[in-house]
Amino acid sequence: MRNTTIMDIAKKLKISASTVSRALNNYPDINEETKKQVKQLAKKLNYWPNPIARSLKSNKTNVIGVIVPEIKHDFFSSAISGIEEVAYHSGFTILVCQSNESYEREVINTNALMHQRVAGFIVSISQTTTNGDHFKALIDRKIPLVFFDRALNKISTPKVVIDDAKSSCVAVTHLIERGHKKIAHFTGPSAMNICKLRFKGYKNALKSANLPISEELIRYGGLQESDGYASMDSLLKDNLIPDAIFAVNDPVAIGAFQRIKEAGLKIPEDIAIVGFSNNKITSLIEPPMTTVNQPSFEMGKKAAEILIDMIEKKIKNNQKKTVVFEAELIVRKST
Amino acid sequence: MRNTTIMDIAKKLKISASTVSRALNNYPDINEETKKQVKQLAKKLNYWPNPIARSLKSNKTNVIGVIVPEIKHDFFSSAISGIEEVAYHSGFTILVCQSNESYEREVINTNALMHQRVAGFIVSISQTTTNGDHFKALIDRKIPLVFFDRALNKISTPKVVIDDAKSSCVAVTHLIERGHKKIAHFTGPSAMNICKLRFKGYKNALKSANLPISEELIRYGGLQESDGYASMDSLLKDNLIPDAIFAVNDPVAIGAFQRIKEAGLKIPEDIAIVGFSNNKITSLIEPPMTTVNQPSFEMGKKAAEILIDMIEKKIKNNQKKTVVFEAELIVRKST
DNA sequence: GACTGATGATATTTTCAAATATTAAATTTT
DNA sequence: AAAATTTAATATTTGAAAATATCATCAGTC
Repeated sequence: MRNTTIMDIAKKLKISASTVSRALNNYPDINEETKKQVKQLAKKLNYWPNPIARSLKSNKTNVIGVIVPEIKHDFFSSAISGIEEVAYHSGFTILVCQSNESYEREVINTNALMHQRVAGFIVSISQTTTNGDHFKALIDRKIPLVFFDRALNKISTPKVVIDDAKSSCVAVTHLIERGHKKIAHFTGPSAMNICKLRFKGYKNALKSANLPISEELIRYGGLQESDGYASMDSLLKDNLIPDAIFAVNDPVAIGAFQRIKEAGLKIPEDIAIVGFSNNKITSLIEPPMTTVNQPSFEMGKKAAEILIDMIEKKIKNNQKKTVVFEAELIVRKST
Repeated sequence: MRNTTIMDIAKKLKISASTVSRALNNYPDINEETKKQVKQLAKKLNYWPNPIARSLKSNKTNVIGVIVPEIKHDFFSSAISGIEEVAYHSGFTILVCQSNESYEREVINTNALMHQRVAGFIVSISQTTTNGDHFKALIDRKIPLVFFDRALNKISTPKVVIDDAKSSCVAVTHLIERGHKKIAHFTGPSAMNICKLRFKGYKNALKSANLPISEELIRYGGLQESDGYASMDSLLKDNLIPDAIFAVNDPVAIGAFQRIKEAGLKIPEDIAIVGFSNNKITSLIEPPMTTVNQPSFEMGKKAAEILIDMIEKKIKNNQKKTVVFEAELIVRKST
């Protein structure tokens, strides 16, 4: 079964293809009667304009490119849900790629989507990305780009983030208020903005409370569960048992959590722990973990809204606003 | 910055566009020297064929359409991860839509992707889908379609599933072996194949053990956490406390789990519980829950492999094979 | 040596479907 | 009847690829 084209309608009505096109697009220079006939027949033949032909002419599509480190990660899949939700209601579809935390793959994906002429990009960068040339290329070509959560600071484009420094400071201050003094921090790649800012928040909280910042209580690693596990392990090996831990994100906190349990230490009695992101699991483990809630679904929605405004030129490209979402400390039993 | 086209290269080398095209596509009737020149210049100018123009001519794309009920659901996001992984390595990208468990939206998504000329579909149907006309339309148009997990039986196309009846039977038999006799079942929409089959497995296990199937211990609901919570609630209100529960999936089990805890009953001493899907949370709650592991990532990969084989005509369309994955009972402390 | 046929190399035209700019015809107004 | 207006046809554009056309050159034949 072939798809109906503008020509099929034209032939049947013995008029030209352009008249059909103009009738369907409600041009004022087409007779009302002709328009009616065209529209009727189009409906009857189940006509749908070929988006590919349209895209070839206009050099753009109704597709939004989304690149995230890992689709199956709680935070990202729920942000993608939010993006899809908004995109769907604006007539866009989403092309989703994962970088697998690899810079190279992120570049390849960016280029592939660019060549597919996606109307715009929503990106959360990989752990290993520091170079932003592939994003600069998009901006040079005036292709709208919005970062969410993990953004590249030097690229001047709208960003949807949370106030990492502030909410980290709130989280660590909460630990201090609970009476903890020897607070460790497990951070991620120092090139990543969110890591830098959460680290900064940690230091600010300690400073405000006149507590010393001791380098030996800070462990540098990645963003996965295994990294948290390893960091806790190294603290134990160094015989440095903190009375609280602030982890850069939930997976890292969960990893530390497991290692603490394995060591026979009690949470929160021996070591209190705070994560970051409010992954679903944090509320279901024993004890449920204190964490910072990032409204992932809403962040995805907001990023999509901004991008679509940019695509539809409702926002000037040079209006590089950053939307900061409120992150909320959720106090549970691990602190 | 405009994209380089075949014409740009042709003009610079003072040859025709078709020569460039044929040179790049390694046609035998082009002089080696010409080919070399063309390829060099193409590389220098960063030439990339416009996939939209290509698609217009060929009437197909390098895009795979994926429709799932909810992207953020553990099982689906991890299956999508698997699909993307395979697609990426075969040069495909994935367009992801969610039906939000709505039949209408599933139909709209199917049509939208069809009009976008996706090369094929990977679908897990919504809870409310019983009519399969939108899928028949795809098959009529010879567009490859693969179902995974939630399939529509009457549509004759490859399916990637697990043996729901068998693994449910194994799960319930496990409960019986633990000495439980009054085993309740929380099922989902009866029109859904997976629900029917899991229900069947439940009944088979009871029959084999000569246990009665009592209708009052069977609760009908949806597939969400709230449904499990409600089902458990209704059992309690009816004053029917089973000694074990087999839930159609993990969210439903988790919902029941919460209600049981709220009722002050102990797991597994008072009520044992088995879920289905091995969602990540099941291993992290207290007590960790016995469940059936569905290899979601692998199922996604397999579905993508089959689809790509169909797209590339390595499989005849009428070879409607069903791939049944082994699901494995994971015994934890809730039973 | 002129002619035929084959082959090699490249050019031209058409195709895909829609949108749009230009042109032309028909109709109405002055 | 000329000018203005309405309406719709024709031609072009988008980029790549395929079908077809052109034009040498060379081998072989009479």
